[in-house]
Amino acid sequence: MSGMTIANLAREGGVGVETVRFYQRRGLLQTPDRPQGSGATGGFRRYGHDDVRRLRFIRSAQAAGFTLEHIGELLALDATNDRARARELAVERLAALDQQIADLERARASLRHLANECGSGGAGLCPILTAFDPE
Amino acid sequence: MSGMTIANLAREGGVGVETVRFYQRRGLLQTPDRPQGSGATGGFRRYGHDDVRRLRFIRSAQAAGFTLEHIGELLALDATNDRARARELAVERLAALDQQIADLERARASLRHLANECGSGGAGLCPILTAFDPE
DNA sequence: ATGGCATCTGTACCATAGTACGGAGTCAAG
DNA sequence: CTTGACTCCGTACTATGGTACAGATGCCAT
Repeated sequence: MSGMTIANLAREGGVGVETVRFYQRRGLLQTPDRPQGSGATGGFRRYGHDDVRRLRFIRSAQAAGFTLEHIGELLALDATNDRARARELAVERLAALDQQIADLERARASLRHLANECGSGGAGLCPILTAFDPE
Repeated sequence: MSGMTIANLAREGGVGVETVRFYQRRGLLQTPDRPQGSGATGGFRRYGHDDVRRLRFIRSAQAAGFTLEHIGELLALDATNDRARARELAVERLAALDQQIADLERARASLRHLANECGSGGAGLCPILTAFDPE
């Protein structure tokens, strides 16, 4: 029998089986038909490399800060070839990403300062509450 | 009467009244006693600049990726002066932050690429599904 | 002294992204 | 041909960080 079981798919995508099912319920991954085998209700569903690609895309897009809703839209767009909308989503997220990176970098500077101040020595300051105050 | 009402505090902190109350329930902000005025149950609580500082700290620390739970710990530490633990939390978060910034920057590169490919022109590629694939 | 807004308390609900579980069915190795 | 692991399906529960009431009370201006 060709193709993987859901557990294989999950492993390839670095997620749990329940998460794959969750994505299926959300419409992010298709749910292939159960092959008609011996039993009354059908056998186990089989998945292919395409499903792995989609699953990996979902994980990467999440890392880029897309919500599952937007990811669903992107996956749909991939089929329809609506490049304008795809570009729009990408540019939108890009702006948010730049903002977020800037925020995190500011936070990082503050934290580095805090970690230094609170360094092992006993005497100096350790100004937690003002750690994020503008200098 | 000195001090602000909860609505003032919320405005100073850039959050809603309900959020302030939520932070109080979580123990992140104190809940001052109701002043004994005329009525049977007491008047309106009053807040000071210290509360504003704490509230702003909470928002900044959130932007730095701390959970409310860790923020609670930091606020507690500020009182006890346990610099070792404060430093530990800061350093931990710093590492996570560096990781996260790196992730976001990789995502940004991918998205910039995607936005370019899907640019207004009609002919080229617009490879959504492979946008995050390693080159 | 009364109308209108704000506050207080408690509880309920929301979105996002999963995670767990029970009970039935199926597959494959021994 | 049984046993054990895996699958399927539906539903329920979790964590995080809020947000929204309802009903009673309080404050202040007119």
